[in-house]
Amino acid sequence: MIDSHPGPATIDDVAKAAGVSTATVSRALRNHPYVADATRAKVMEAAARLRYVANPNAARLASGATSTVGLLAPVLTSWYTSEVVAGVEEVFAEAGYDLLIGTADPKARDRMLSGETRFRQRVDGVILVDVMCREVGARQLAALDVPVVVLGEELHAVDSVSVDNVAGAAMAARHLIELGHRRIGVVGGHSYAEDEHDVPNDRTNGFRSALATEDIELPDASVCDGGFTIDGGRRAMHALMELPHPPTGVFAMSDEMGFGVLQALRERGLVPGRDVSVIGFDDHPVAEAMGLTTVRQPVRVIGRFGAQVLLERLEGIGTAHHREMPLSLVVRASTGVPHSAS
Amino acid sequence: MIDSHPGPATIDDVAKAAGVSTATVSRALRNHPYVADATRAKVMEAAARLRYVANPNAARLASGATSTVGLLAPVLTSWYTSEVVAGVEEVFAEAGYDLLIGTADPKARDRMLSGETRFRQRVDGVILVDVMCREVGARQLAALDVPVVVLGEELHAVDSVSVDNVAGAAMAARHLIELGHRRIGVVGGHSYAEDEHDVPNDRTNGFRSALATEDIELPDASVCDGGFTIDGGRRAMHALMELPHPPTGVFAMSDEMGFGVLQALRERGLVPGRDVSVIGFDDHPVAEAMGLTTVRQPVRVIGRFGAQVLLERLEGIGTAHHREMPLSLVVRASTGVPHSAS
DNA sequence: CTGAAAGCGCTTACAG
DNA sequence: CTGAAAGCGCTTACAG
Repeated sequence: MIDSHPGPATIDDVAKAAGVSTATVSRALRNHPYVADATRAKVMEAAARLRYVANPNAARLASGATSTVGLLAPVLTSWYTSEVVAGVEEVFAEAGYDLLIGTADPKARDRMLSGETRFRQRVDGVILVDVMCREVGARQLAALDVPVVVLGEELHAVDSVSVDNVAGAAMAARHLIELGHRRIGVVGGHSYAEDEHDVPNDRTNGFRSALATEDIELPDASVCDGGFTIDGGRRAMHALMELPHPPTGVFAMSDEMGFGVLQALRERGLVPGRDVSVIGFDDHPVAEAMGLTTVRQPVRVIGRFGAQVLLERLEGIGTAHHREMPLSLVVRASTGVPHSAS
Repeated sequence: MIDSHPGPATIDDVAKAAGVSTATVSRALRNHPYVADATRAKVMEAAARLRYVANPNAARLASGATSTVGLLAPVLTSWYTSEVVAGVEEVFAEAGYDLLIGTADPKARDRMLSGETRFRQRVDGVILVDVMCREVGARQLAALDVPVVVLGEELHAVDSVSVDNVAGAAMAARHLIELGHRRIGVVGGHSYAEDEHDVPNDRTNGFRSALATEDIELPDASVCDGGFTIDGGRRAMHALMELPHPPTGVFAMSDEMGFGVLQALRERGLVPGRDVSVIGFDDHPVAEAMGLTTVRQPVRVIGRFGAQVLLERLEGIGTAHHREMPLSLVVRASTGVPHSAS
């Protein structure tokens, strides 16, 4: 038992210590079948004693697998994204995969679609968060040599996980309608393309349709862009309040814009839920403290679920699929019966 | 120019295409000196044409470097941590390093200190965020075979980056004192050990000392644990308001606890800044929307700076050092002159 | 400035 | 069930 050479133990050290070949060590440690129980025990013991861990670079080079997955998102620091990433991380950490994270600026997105990404040769699979690919892009993704899962968009050429934004926005609309609101505004975001599916577009359309059911109009002037930021929401709300007939109820397409909306109300000396009702989207952890009514989406679960889908695909199970995660209404103090109706 | 074999191009393909040896390709592509300009140009051209990228696993195995750094933090999803991680990521992405992220639960922390971490053999360096190591732990870290940078704690055996929590809390105290507050409360967090440095302890002590300068007492009953969560802050604030002489000014040791404090005030029909003044710590993005006065710390910059320190150490520059990042007071609507004084 | 060759530490047919 | 040996795709002394 001479620990002759310096540095961490290698597979050769273990083989020598256990009196077997390196091939057997490799098999025993990775739970291959066809290793005698006694042999396996010897190997495990020696490995433990020498504190052996396989050098991942050598293992990956030899096997061709990277044991790494890549994740791309337009912005990594938003609450939404970090929550998704946390969910993805949980699953892959447990499965023994490393996670490589990158920002999906437009260039990175196009490189991804054409396979020229920096993930090339480095990952076994990819998760795309809110990177609008469209079915066209999805077909390009499907042609890559690694499986891809898209989060936040309904796609069919590759695996995808999303929520029903149309239905979620309709939930918000019905809540305001049921409280008695008729003059209604929206604080939204810029849409990629008016006639296609994306978050702002689906939420606007879902909201508008639900209002239409009750013969309530949503004039274009009552839809303001808040850029999905707090301050954007604040500005948009001020703009809405300057309309000749300001809304009594407002739907903010994200809680963060909703926080800005509440801020604007405070700046105007108005009380949310009494003077103006506000409903957000997400259920951001701060929404509860702000008393913001919202449409809750299970963000962490979306990340976890997406990771599981990719994991299955990495193991060669199943075929491309779309799955939908549930939304729910969370009523808090920021919505109430409008003045005119009370 | 026959692209004979399938799969991505290897260094051999490039060598053949450029009419040089693989050694030369390797040198040319990594900007080694002593490569003739003409040769380098040929190699670059061939590599570009074949869309060659070096297989990182092979490169790492051969060179012994991992080109990866590890980051460990107790909780990955807090705003503070994700902001630090974003800063670290920026720097290392640019420097061509991968970032491996892990949760520093107590076990992981001890494994890290003893070198038994899952980062072993996989990273060239480590960043620890808010993993209280103490000088004892720091000495263990210094003995590891990779450089370590600790964020959030002042240490001397290894590199560290932190803020002056004592001074920051004193800033908060002086602000309340100057407004005229005399009955003051604190919403804090559990301390690791009363007589050592850590965030809650330093902030409590700094706050208390600054009050003492003006002969203002801070009885233990006026310090409530909010566990650094929104809801904890809310509960703690309710408890403070049940005291026989409730405070007119409150210092919350984090903005998130501050949000809970504001929530509690709203639940009691009290107006922040008028009925009770509240000051937080961090400058969380929502703090502005909530009108929360706070002590700002440059979180993203802390991450970026810590990464740079590690980068220098990886290049063998400099010696262990502690650096302090600046704090500043941001006054908003949640603090004002107390009733009694107005 | 450049090349031939060894070696990094594993995995995996292949043969037994 | 086990071993000898080739090979994964690079990097890096060493020699020239």
